[in-house]
Amino acid sequence: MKYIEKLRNSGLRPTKQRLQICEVLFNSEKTFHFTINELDQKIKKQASDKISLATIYNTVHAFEKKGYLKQIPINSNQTYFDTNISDHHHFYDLKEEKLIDLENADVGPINILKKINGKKIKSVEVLVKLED
Amino acid sequence: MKYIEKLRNSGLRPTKQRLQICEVLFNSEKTFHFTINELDQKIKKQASDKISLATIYNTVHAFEKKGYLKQIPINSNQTYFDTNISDHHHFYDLKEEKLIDLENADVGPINILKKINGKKIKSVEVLVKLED
DNA sequence: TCAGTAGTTTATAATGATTCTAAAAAGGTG
DNA sequence: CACCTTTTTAGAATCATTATAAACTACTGA
Ligand SMILES: [Mn+2]
Ligand SMILES: [Mn+2]
Ligand SMILES: [Zn+2]
Ligand SMILES: [Zn+2]
Repeated sequence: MKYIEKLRNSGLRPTKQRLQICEVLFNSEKTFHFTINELDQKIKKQASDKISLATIYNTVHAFEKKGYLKQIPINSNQTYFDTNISDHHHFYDLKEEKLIDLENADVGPINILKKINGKKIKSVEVLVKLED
Repeated sequence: MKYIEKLRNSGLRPTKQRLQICEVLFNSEKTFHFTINELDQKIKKQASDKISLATIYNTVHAFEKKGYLKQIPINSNQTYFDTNISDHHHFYDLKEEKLIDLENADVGPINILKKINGKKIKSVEVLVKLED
């Protein structure tokens, strides 16, 4: 199974529950943005077994730590994750409360001129808020 | 008093509590970033009277709505606000969990090439995560 | 193979930021 | 001062997230 490696790399044993979470996260053609709650709903529909919220949280956090998922910096009462782990940015539609991918090419190159002593840049993320 | 106008513009009457919140927020030489909890602590030290959390939340949200404060998009369990309402960006030091201002000039001009039908750009915010 | 061990799942409780409530207090107006 | 509206506040409610601990499962090595 193709997900076993992802799980092992993340320090997780390939259990039935985790493999089903992987199916929902990584089996779709397109990448997508989600909250834990939305993922839970999706799993309820697609997976054969019930999976506890605790397992979903744990698995998502392990993948995020390993870099198989990205957390999107945004102000919301829920944390947003992204299965698109490429270097990219986001529109946030304030009315619809929806995220839209902005590929790196859609944003010019970003050159951070200021340097902080002893620190290096881990990521540069742009959030573009949209209104009507 | 110089804060009365800010309060009236935000649709709020200038009460004793709100004026004290203004003192803490807008009387300092430098702008700063804060969570509601940090603001509460600061008020406890600087203000003569005790101010309830509900009042602090209400006042901060009214100022944010009016544009006298900015909310910073970041993943944290608490919401971060900024008294610097100029168009600017942020470093986020992952280890220290501290925000640092990045002036617009410190980031090259950002040109968003993708357009979304019927939507216009309200803001463009860059978050640069720092590690050691 | 299989018992032993370490890792996992789960229901449930705990936590903590934020929002809500409703009653008391203060502001504004004439 | 009366009257009415807005505000403050303590405390409760909400809700996303994390912690707990007991039952369950995967792996290992004899
Ligand atoms: Mn996390
Ligand atoms: Mn808010
Ligand atoms: Zn994305
Ligand atoms: Zn700032």
